[in-house]
Amino acid sequence: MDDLEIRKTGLKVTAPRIKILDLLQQRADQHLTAEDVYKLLIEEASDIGLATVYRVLTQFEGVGLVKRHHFEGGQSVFELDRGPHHDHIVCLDCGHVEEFIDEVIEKRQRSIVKEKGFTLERHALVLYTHCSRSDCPNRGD
Amino acid sequence: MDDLEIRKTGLKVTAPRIKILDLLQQRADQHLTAEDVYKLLIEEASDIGLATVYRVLTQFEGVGLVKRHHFEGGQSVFELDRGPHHDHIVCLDCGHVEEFIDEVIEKRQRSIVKEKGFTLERHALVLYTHCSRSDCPNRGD
DNA sequence: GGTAAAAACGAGAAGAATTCGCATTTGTGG
DNA sequence: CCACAAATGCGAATTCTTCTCGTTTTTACC
Ligand SMILES: [Mn+2]
Ligand SMILES: [Mn+2]
Ligand SMILES: [Zn+2]
Ligand SMILES: [Zn+2]
Repeated sequence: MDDLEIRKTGLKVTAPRIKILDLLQQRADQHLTAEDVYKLLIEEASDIGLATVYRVLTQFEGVGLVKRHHFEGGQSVFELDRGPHHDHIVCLDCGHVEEFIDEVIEKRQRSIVKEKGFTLERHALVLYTHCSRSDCPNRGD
Repeated sequence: MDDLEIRKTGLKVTAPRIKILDLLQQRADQHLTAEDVYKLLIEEASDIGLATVYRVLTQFEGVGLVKRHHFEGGQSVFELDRGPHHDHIVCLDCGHVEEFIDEVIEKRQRSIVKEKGFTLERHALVLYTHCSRSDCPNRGD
């Protein structure tokens, strides 16, 4: 189970934490809002509170288990932190999220900051696009 | 004055709109929240409502007079749209915002999206740093 | 295994940022 | 100037997230 992953972080192993981490692992390719997580857990008959979902996701972020992103518009989205950094492409029409890594961009960012004598802590890069996937409602605009 | 700029957009020339555009022009180098704008106008004895500030900034964004950015944390920030695109460096310690343009990154973004057959509408790139300016409270961390 | 202290939970209230609804005022084209 | 659509200011409403607090769980230790 996920007990170990959670225990390793120093957090207590509780039912909500196990369920949330489980869900994120099963959907490691997705980017979910706290409400998404909450509703999915409710659907599978888990008795959990929305506040707990927010709390746990924030804690998981703190210990490096999940990453939080602020895309344009409302809610924050969360995803399991599967190690190597990546940035995002978001479709403005269907919301589909795709990931990419570009070493040229990464390197360039570092040198821009270095030139100024600053130190880069992190960055957020999101490309807002119109995608071309067959189920996207952008056909015929 | 700003009457022309506003009139050209098709928006009515009203006192709140003139004052807001004026203020943004006087602080063309800054990145202000709606509340910043509101408070600055109140300070100079303008009778204006916060809702109007939000409304007008959103309208200005719609007609291309201002740009809105979603940096990490609370409020959106606004700045006068002075033409050429740029991205941002934000200091996590003092909030200082610096701007930059990097054609290598811009080009790379376009090709990443093109490779997937998507079309790039816009992007958001923010480098979160610790700056080295003398008035930044990051000395001694 | 039992137990006490610390930690976490769920529910609802509270907070922060933004938008909405509406009565009143203002700008504009004729 | 006038009529009327559009814009304003106010407070209420929304939306997203965090906090508070009484109750329940977890865990370290016996
Ligand atoms: Mn991702
Ligand atoms: Mn800027
Ligand atoms: Zn799409
Ligand atoms: Zn700084």
